[in-house]
Amino acid sequence: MTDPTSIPTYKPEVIETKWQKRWEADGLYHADIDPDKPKFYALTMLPYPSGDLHIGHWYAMTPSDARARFKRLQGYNVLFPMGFDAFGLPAENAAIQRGIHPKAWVFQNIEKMRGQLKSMGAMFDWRREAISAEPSYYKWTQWFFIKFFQNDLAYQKEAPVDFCPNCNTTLAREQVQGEDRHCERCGTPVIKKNLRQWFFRTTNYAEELLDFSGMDWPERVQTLQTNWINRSEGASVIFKTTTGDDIEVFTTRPDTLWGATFMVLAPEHPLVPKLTSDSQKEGVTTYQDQAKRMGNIQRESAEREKTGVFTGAYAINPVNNKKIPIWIADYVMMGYGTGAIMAVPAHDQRDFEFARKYDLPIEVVIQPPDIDPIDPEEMEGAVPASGDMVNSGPLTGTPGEIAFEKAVEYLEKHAIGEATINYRLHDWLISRQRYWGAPIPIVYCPKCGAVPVPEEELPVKLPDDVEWLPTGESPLKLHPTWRFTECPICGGEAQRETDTMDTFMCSSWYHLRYLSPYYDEYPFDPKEYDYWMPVDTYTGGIEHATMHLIYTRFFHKACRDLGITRGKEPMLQLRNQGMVLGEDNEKMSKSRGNVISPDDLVKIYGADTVRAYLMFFARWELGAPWNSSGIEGSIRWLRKVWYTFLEPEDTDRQATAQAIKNLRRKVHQTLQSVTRDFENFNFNTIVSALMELLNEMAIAKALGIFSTEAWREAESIYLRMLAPVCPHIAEEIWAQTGYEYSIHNQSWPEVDLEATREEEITLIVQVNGKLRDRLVVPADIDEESAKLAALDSENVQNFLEGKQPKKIIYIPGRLVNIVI
RNA sequence: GCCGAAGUGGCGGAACUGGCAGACGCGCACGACUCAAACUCGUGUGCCUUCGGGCAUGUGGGUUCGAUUCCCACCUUCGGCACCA
Repeated sequence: MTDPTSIPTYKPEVIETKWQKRWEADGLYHADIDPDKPKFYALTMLPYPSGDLHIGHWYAMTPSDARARFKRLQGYNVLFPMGFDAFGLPAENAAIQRGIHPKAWVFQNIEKMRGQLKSMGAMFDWRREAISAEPSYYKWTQWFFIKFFQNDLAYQKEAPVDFCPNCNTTLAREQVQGEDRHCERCGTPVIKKNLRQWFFRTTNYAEELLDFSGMDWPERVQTLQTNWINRSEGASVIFKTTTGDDIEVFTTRPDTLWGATFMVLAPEHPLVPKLTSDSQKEGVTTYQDQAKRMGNIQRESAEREKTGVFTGAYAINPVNNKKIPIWIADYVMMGYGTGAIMAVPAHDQRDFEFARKYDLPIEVVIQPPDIDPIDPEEMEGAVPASGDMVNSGPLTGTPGEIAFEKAVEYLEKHAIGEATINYRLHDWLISRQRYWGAPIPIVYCPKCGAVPVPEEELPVKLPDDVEWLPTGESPLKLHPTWRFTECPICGGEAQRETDTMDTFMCSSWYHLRYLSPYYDEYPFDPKEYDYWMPVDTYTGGIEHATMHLIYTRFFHKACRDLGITRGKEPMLQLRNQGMVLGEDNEKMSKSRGNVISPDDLVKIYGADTVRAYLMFFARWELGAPWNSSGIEGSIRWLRKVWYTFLEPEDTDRQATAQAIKNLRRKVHQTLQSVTRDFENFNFNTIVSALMELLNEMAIAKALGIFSTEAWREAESIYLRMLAPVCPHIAEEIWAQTGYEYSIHNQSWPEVDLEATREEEITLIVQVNGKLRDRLVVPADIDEESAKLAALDSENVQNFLEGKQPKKIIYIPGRLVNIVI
């Protein structure tokens, strides 16, 4: 077979275009409700229309497509939709750079990317495409906002919020990342601004979001979300100031309350101006200004020496009525708990450092059993361990194990505090001071307040004629006429809200819009919802673990409570792919010049080869660096597939019964493992199993097996296993070998268990656990014969050196281990 | 500091329930084909070896007849969180 020219060569560019056209013309991948079939909703994260389909998109989507196709062959009615997350900052920023309108830019990108996506040969049902920036889509994004508003899940408040000075907009807490607290999009460190903004009550669902029961989500994502929500059990306690104000604190150590010798408020705490005495005013204001200027970078570093200022005010420790000073310090954060703490220097390291520096009293109230009696004068650090309560009034002597609950009991009995659970999760800030987003559908009326736009007036359309360059002010505010309107209630003059919504709002429900993108009476057609939801498999990047994947769960649960959606979770199973790095093992980027373009690869190799290689070259969930010569292996494999199935055999030999049996065994064994691997997202071993089987088939073909029934069976099974991975070549060979169109409408082959059975096995013979011989024996060999055969082995005899075996271990079908 | 994941040939990786470590592919070497090269095909390819074998899955222990797999401790890399009260 040195010159396989008897048939036309494999030309992917020809057959791929041909079949893509045919499939589209036939509506092969249309997914419609079919009550007679089990449904399968396979969802993969929708791309941002940034202009070009990246190899990362292919890496994420190809295996998702292959698995959706596998499910389809298994007999499921599979929905595998695609769309574009088209609102938001990146589109707007790119448009600014190019001086072109965001809308024009985004829609021209969508046009291009749709074509690129089609070149993958994926089974997307394009009739269900949804684009979040279309009025028919964001109408319903606005509708959800109004539902949330009407049910107290959306509210406005003035608060210090994170603001990106480069993107010129506020950000949700989740969009601020890293030690330096930078913007998720542009990397600029954020600043705090006091602004009146819209929030969703995600914290209402904090507890429920911690519950992953019944969900097949990666441990990793569960951990990331759990850490992000950061639940801690403790107590809230009210401290009264000597002037009668209440200061609420949260503590995880109510058992140390008797040791609270001072209080610390965050510099931004709203009570600070009121509490500060005249003599301390100057120092306090200076400190506040300094804290503000310093920003979060240095402020949130634990290594920094603690600083603070006395306010001049005092509070009363409610458990022992001691008068304790109130300080402000930047180690207390306004964004966590209540922004105020009771300081217990003996048992908290931060409080200890602070107390030592400013010479504040230290009271020991916990004595851990395994530590010498603690002397406050001699301490070199706080003792945070739990232990028996001491110097704690009526609770003195309470053992460490029950100290927490006894202390809470005491607080509740005396009405000075109660058990509380605190979360780090914040309510979701959804206001954005940018142009390219869905307008928040609220009207401000001087008489009626914040009034939602009536449903029949939705969508509140985003005007095109806006000066959309970001200034920190909402661009819609600068439009000459857009914001002026009438109050929907009283008809008086009123103004529209000019902020737009966070794009994560759009992507929180896109899986619902796919169900019926043209439906105009509701966000989705309830019939479609009843059939398709929930999403069975969701695939996408891990980077959304604490953003999109929390928001969409919240969204679903909130909608469920409003009677819009049903069930505990929107997505039952989640899998995350890893990242394709450049050949230099670095993240791909234009500046590094290590970007791999899928378009170029398709031109050279064809889509099937790119698909196969992306599934083969790494463990999907881990990713790996790209390897340009590695992909050659995939094209070689497909060429070999081509010739092996299409070229007539070149031998006069007649296949023996044994050869036929061997072929069938390998085919059905491979089918077994490929089926299992598809189920488990082990895509790399699917391809390697297919390569291995092909190698065996090529050998079998030389033995004259080509015209047998066994070959015909092998061919049919092989092509159906290949079809999800390489849909074009599989369809082409399927047609050329005389099967009925389309391979993608066939059913997944059944394993013939009888055929998989081995007749002979290689018996491993060990002496003291070390391999000494391999014996080919009948598969059904009994224990006695296996042991005898092992002892009989010449090699074994050499190692026995005439000694008597102490013990002989026999593992049926596998090995004999002789212990001497 | 806390939480999580991963460490296997020159490289990507395989090993289903504790049972042949290195499947499959890349790369490399040699050979065939060719005027030549590419393609294609074939053979070989963990390390050491006195050719008997010995050593090898980050390191060190443990359990076991037997450990890449289970347990303990540690090291390295990556990711997340972090003065979280």
